[in-house]
Amino acid sequence: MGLILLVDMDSFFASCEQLKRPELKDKAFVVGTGVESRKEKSVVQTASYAARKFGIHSAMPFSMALKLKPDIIYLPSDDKFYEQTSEKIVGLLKSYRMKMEVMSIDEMALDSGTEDYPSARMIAEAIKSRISNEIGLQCTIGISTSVVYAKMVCDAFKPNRIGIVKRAELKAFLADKDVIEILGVGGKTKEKLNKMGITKVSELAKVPATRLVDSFGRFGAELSRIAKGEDETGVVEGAPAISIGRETTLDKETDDINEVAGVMARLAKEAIEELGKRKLWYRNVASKARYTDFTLRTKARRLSNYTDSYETALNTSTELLRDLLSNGKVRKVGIRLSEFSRQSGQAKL
DNA sequence: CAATCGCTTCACT
DNA sequence: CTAACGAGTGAAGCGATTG
Repeated sequence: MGLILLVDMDSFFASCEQLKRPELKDKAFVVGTGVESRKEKSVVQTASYAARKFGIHSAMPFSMALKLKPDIIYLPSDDKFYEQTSEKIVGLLKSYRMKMEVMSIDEMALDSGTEDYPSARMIAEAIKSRISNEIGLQCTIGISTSVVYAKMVCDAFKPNRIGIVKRAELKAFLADKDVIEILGVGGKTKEKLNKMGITKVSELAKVPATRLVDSFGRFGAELSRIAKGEDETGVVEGAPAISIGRETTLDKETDDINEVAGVMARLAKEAIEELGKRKLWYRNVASKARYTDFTLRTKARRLSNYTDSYETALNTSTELLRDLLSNGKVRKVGIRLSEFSRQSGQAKL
């Protein structure tokens, strides 16, 4: 494994919108989930940099963004366009013929194949200028000895820069970081660590690995390695999907299966389309419901055979949802397909 | 008692 | 000042069940 380059697009969705509408440049706006008419019930997916100055950020309810900046511009998410743009970027990166992992719609990890820092920097500079010239977007590239560290370097250098942290500098780089900055550590894990008296990565490094394994299982061992600068997570090419799902919030809360039939049909159709793109068959269908009190429940069924049938997906998910609706009114419904087989028949996972 | 099932929790964006 | 605000996608974790 060579040095890892982690390419992360800067405020990707917002920047895509600026590509479509250059007049948005320097404007404070957000790209939110859901259509314009339902923006009060939506969440910020990406805030433009001008909007971030007001404290607006991803995952923030749009209602709160409005309080921070009453004249903030709202744009509904144009997923198709972001997807197309992402594919262009992936295509551009593929031309470098390095091992690549598409981590998400706006994030790709590359194995440079070289241990030489100046060489890695030159590659990163070339990539960065090509993305700028050919796509018209800015990105940040983090370079380090593993995917996890490259990601953390990328975050530290955002936006619009190339950051390098060499093996010898890793300890110092990690030491003063808060544990929340570790890839895979979210709010819950941070709280648990804090209760153990651990706030900084340097403190995490001093805790015996066995203690972390006791509290966090497999992830505990990984946490320990990361904290000590010993992580060696490499680029995994083309990791297969484990599940494909679609969900949406309803216009009106209901416990009537007939009122959500149309919505389920659309979700099932979209999920099956995605499945078809990846040439997969499924054997498990799950339905999901978020109730008015915000509790979440799912119900799943395994089929006797692999299939790519839309009707089976719709009929099964509707049946499962009917069950979920007997518990009360719901605000959101979803479908998820899993347990895949490549194309037809009996092939094992 | 390990594998599997059905479901919940967690981490991102 | 704390609680409330609250979309969508995906993987991992976990307790109960089972062969």
